[in-house]
Amino acid sequence: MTMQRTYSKALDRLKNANLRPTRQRLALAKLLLENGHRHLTAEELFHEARANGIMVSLATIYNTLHQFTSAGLLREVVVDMGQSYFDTNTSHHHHFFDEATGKLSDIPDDHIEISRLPTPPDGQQIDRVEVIVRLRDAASTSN
Amino acid sequence: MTMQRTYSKALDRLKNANLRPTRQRLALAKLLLENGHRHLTAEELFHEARANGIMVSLATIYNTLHQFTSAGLLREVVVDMGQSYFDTNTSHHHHFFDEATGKLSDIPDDHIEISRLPTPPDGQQIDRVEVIVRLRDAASTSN
DNA sequence: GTGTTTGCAAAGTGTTTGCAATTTA
DNA sequence: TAAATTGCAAACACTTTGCAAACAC
Repeated sequence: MTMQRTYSKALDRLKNANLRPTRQRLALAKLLLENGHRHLTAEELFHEARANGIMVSLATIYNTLHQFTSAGLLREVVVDMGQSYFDTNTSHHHHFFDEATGKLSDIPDDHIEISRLPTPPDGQQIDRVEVIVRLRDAASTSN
Repeated sequence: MTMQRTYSKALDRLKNANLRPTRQRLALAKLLLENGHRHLTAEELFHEARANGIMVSLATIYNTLHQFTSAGLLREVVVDMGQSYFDTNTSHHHHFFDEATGKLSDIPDDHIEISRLPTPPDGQQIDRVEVIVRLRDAASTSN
């Protein structure tokens, strides 16, 4: 029940990533990495931090998100123009994207299967395959 | 060999889309729709237009790209933060994305196959499935 | 002529950067 | 106390918008 125990998981993750466990990084790591899988924009994380009484600047939010991404603690997902999403689930999986609400959600890995992959062009290899399943209201007709 | 003949294809496309064939739209339609399949950013189209002696403002480039997209003459593709690509190939297909150069290219439709698709969440349907195969240099090791 | 389209310049949005002050080890 | 990190404000890149002038029908 000590502070040490409370922060240990986030702390370990930061240490493993060679990131100094500053107050801001610890708090953000806790929010991001100890609440199940999420898809957050920088702005959303910023507000969530504020709502939890964590004082962090937006600049630090951006820095932290990128550092975490480089360290493999997060994955960046780009699905629409204008903003990045950061996914706390770094394992291999794909996404639903609700065009109406701008919300991303995970597709369970056994619900999608790619049975044939293209040969990459000469001198290149496949780095990652990303599938976005774009959703719309069931009612709306194709137009 | 008349002007009329030269522009007829682009002209028809505009008419079918209910877009007034203005000088700018005709010229851009010619660039975009009569040169095979391309993936262009707004800025690239702007420079290409200038290079071809077509005087168009960047604002008009953006307007036109969006009007063409709404009309189904183009498809917008978002793969990285900060800019949209417009694809002159509107038929069903997926993309390679070269992270190093920022270039998009088509994956022939018979080179990729998705054999299982997820059930969309309640009240929603699948609008479109988009696959991005991200490429990196063959030499570079995973890091 | 009337409604549409264009181009400019200004505004907007999400993100990045420079740098002094603060914090961590 | 030396090196890393933070926060502010300014700078950025791309895109959108307001509106008067130009254009299409």
